[in-house]
Amino acid sequence: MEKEELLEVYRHSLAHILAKAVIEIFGKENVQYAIGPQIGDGFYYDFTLPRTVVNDDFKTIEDKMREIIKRREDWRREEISRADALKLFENQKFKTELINDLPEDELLTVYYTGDDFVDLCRGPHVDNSQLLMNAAFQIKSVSGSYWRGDEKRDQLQRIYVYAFPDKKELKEHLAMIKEAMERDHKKLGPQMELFMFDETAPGMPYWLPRGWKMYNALIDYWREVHERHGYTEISAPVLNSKSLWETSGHWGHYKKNMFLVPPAKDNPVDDKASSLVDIEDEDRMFAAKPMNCPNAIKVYQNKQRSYKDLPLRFNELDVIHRREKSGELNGLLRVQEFRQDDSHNLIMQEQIEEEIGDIMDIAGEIYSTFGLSYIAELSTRPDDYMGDINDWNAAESALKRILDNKYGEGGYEINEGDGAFYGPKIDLKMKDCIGREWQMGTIQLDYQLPLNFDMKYVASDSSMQRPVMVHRAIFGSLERFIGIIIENFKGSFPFWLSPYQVGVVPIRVENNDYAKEVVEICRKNRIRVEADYSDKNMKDKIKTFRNYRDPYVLVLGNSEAENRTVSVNIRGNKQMRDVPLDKFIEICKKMNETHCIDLVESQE
RNA sequence: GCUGAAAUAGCUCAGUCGGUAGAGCACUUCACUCGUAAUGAAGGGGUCGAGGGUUCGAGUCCCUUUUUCAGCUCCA
Repeated sequence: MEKEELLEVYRHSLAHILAKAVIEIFGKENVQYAIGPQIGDGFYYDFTLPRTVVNDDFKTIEDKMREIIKRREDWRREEISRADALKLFENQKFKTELINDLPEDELLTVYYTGDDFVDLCRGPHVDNSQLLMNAAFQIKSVSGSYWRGDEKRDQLQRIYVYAFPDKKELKEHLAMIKEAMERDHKKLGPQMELFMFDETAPGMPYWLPRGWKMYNALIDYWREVHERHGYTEISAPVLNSKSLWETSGHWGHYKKNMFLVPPAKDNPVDDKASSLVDIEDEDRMFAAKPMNCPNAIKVYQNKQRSYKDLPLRFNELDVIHRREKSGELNGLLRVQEFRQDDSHNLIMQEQIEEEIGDIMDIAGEIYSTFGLSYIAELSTRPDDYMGDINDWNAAESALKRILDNKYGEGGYEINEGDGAFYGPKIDLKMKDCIGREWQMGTIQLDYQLPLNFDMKYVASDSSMQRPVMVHRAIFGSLERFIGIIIENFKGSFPFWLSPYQVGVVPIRVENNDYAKEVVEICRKNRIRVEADYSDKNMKDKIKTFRNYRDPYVLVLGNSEAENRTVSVNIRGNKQMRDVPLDKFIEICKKMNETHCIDLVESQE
């Protein structure tokens, strides 16, 4: 058996064992069991139970599972009729629903584990529980879930279990989880003084001095790349009145995700806060922008545009706000106030291929700077599309041509019918260094907004034509992207991105003069430098900068001052002794120019 | 929003049966003047997330609420 198949059989079979164990513990009449599929690192099973499962139950359940496995029961597969299946599961409402939803001609199979437990399942499974004796499993967690993923339906208890063919693999997996936890940006970020949150602004990050240095380094780089590709940058209001959002369609489709600002009453009766605003006066309501597109359109319409002006590319980094349901916030990965590296490019239909190709080039360049690999995902026309089908077809085939050229056929994924109603899109998914996937970049064609806003340009035959709008982001949300790279680099950022790049430690206060000189020269060369001139033990000073993960810590004493050199502690325990100051500056400048990932570790 | 968990000093955490809050690190001061990740001593720092309740007495028990975390749903 192939390894993948084996894993699948183990996990599927263990899911049955879990269900059997839960039933034996809580009593058959008290348990409704739903489905138990396998997932990336094991499987889960959804139940309704008479009470909530708590962590103390984990061992009881695991022990029961082991006990069941030790019974060495035979597994028996049976094909049965729909009627028999319905009878067999007559008290199991989820199973009944599943059976009823299967197509008429579907062959139903059930699996018996011993004589007293049966589950509706396609299989395959082990022949006897004995084969599971070596399997390594551990309950991961229990959490709420919804029947069929629908928040309006029954809420179930989902028991997650890690499961692997043997103990070694389970152990490796648990080590990987631990590694991921150590990388957690929610811990590292505040620790390194990059950002913080406050109760009064849920999901709205405060960028601390160190974090803001990094944020700006990221933006500087991003601007430099876009400058080369003919992008301009604008900034626009954060608040717009309702009428703009009506035109854009957000008022209709997105209102529940927007932060609304009600108008002040013209003549407040007293100064009580409740009487100052008029929440009934919806027409005079303002809303914080959840997206930049409508304002980019306003800028486009600021003057008459000719076909000679296109493509026009408006980058915009303003903060946007999106209200999220409370439980959905998650560190920097899911926030309510953030910035997108958003551009709205206005182009002619026949420019699609070239424009998208250029955007893909930008994405490739930027992602490779972070050492992130990525895969493109094309989403095509949905059933409820809007606009001209000929435009759609032309756009989709243009996108396919670009992707075929760039990645080869099959070198990207296609989600048929998953595009937005206003146009097809390409999403860019990245993989970080411990194999987790993140959707970041997105390139979306939009035929709808240009129509809603009646956008025009003067064509070569002097007719009025409608441009196509491309929404695109490379990082996606800067906040989320920074969260991801904190974890990807475990806080040890490439030189060019580090909040401070060089920490300066004079050994004794009498070395402060030379230290200050070194700091001055660094600053002149646009190297972000910090120094500790205090009368502390040099070890303390080194430790502080190391904890901040400064790439280089310079130790400066009498000998360095005399020879105009620096002694460099490289992040990660290596050293470079007696580097001439000029040479060191040159190394740093080069790393800032090339945006290389690894630190230079020798003078060569 | 739903299910479950958590919130105590700047950080990590202890606090038993309800009896006036504790450690380590960090910080401040003093001593040491140091050549590469923890020198010594002393000191300051807390409405125990917020609001209500029970009680002679609440960090501890009950209710409400806010925020955060693990998931679900949703999403960049």
